[in-house]
Amino acid sequence: MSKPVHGDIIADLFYKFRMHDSLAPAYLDTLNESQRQAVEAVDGPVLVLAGAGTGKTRVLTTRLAHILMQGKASPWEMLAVTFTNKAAREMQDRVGLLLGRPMEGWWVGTFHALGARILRRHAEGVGLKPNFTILDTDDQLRVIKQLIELNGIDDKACPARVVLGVIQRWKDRGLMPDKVGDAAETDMADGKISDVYRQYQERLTLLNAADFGDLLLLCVELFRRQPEVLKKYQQKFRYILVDEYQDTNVAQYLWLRLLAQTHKNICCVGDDDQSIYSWRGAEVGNILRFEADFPGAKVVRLERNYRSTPHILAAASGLIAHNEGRLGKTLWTDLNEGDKVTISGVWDGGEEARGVGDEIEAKHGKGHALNNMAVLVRAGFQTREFEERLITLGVPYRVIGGARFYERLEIRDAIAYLRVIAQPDDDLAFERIVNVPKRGLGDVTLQTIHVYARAERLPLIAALRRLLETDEIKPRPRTTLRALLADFDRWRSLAAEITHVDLARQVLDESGYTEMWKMNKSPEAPGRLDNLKELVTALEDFDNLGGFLEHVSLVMDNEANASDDKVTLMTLHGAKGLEFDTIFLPGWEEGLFPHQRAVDEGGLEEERRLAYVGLTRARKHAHISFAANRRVYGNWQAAIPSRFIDELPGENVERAVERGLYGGGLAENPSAFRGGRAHGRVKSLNRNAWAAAPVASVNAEFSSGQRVFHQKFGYGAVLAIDGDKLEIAFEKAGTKKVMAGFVSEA
DNA sequence: CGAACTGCATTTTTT
DNA sequence: ATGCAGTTCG
Repeated sequence: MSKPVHGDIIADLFYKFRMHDSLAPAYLDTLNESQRQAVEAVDGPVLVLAGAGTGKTRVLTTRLAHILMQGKASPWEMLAVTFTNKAAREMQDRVGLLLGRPMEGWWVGTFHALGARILRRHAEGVGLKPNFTILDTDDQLRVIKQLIELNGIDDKACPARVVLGVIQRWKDRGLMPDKVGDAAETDMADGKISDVYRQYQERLTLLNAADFGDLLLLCVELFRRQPEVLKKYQQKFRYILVDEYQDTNVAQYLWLRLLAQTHKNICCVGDDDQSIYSWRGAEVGNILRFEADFPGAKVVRLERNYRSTPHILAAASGLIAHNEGRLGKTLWTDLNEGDKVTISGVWDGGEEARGVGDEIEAKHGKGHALNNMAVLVRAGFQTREFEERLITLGVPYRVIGGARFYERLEIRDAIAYLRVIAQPDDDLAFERIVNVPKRGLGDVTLQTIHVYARAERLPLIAALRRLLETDEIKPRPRTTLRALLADFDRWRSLAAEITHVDLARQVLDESGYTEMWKMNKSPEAPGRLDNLKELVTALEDFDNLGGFLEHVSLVMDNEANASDDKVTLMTLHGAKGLEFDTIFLPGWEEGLFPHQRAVDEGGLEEERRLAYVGLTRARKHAHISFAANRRVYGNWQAAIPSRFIDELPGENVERAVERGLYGGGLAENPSAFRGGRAHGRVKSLNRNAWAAAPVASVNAEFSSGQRVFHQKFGYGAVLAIDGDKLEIAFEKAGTKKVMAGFVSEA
């Protein structure tokens, strides 16, 4: 935690001089030394290691503006890639703010959106048509299930979800079906998964569809097959900027590396300590290897933190120092000392929620905005307990994450209608709504269509058109299907005449879909109708149906309006990139955080990074808590404090652990609370009180023969003292070794 | 076709 | 405990 002692007067004067001659633009003046380096190192590969809260976005946007102002490139020669639409939007907005006018014509967006944009222009190069459909998870699973059945694979031993997962990992790693063979982990289901992968890709081509992985994978494949196309983009993009580089997967890395080949002006910004998405294909290795991948790369470290007060920053730094294989950064701050990180141990989850709730209420009472407070949990289900408590207290809150608008059943159905209109080959959409609302079509009819379509390698609708010329389908369903196809034909031609908004309204109406929910007596039905109305309203924001469908596929936005004052509840993953004055970090128990499953899978360091992300979200106050007892899947289980608690530097934390916790457990497993003892900071706490009650140092309290009380074992007399372990003859429980911290004078 | 039953897993999530 | 998916029965 030391400040760099440069005192570089010459550099200082140099900049001042330049400022005077207005050679250095004013926007550079607001940056610190390393930020400025990152902005000014315009040419050649640059890796910016941006620690939490070090002004990353500012550097990114200033750099973009700088390149433009210097006349190094025009907007359309610049590519800026992010992971989320939110980040892309923020970049667009802030560059515009810097320039004083919106920046237009440049390529800014998510990996997937940009991949889709390139792919649509050159779809034929990989066997697709420009209007290809982008599949969602539901669609993907439907295809996989069909293939599993087709291949006679046991879906018990090898569920579709798992198969899809394997295929997706292959795609993340940039592997087309023909390259999978050498990947060793193909032994599941007799190695048939790679067959399924190949068939899956064939099926997608036939459907004129691509999944999310394809948007990058097929882009790379396109570049491989058509070098002249690649060359065009290589020459076009003089400057490339990548955000959150630590989250890139292999396919994204390949994509970037190809595009950067000509000008080699690629600037990647990221933080290896905040890499928390390996489970969805991200490779920390990409950022660790940057200097080897891009020879001559300049590395700039942003280490000055503008967000958190020193104790919080030190606690986070001390924790993350336990990880190996880091690029390494030393964050420092100029801010005033501030509060230590508090650690509270309580009896159970309910008490933890009460404690957090009380503290939120107290802070709110003292004028802290609820918007500046957040509860960050490891897993989604943990929010429930806090929600219940906040409801009881009448404290407004919002939960980030969970089901999104476009994932709701009725919205997907409605969109499926629109998809079939826009793209008649979209079998998955057609399948979804062919009998919704119920049209009296049975399995037999649908199977007939499927079998014929598969045999003729035709899309369902095309196959159906032919079948309707025959008597293959029984008269009743034949009439129904004829009418349905006629409807679609009519809607499709209507699309040329009326607005897409009116079209959607008419489709929902004439298809009987709206009617279906009006008749439905279930309690959700009215809500679903409202959602459908909302969907039609949402359509107004788009120029045409295609634009809307692209949005739905690629921009699964989940923006909560931050306008009203509410406490935020979300997962640690969801919190990345955000900051709050006060952060609550509950559930720091072994098994929950670090999560058992992550530990089993060798993901301990990533869990630690997650803890680091959590702590570094806090500007002023961070409150960690753990419970001795927690209900897991319905049954109560004893829990021990997270190892991460032991790893926090003692001088930056304030411990308040309830009396009587871990009475027996710790005697049997003394290592579990190592850190607490080492710093001798265990304090007693009144039940439900959140703040620490000052109590004299524990060790000096007891003497041999003294009568004491223990929460679990009752009254007894001290037999022997060994450091902070006591041997006590209990009146009821016999002789036990216990921790001094859990014993009080009787 | 729909209701009832059974088995099963249940971290994190964007696009 | 709980919910979801797949299966079975009326």
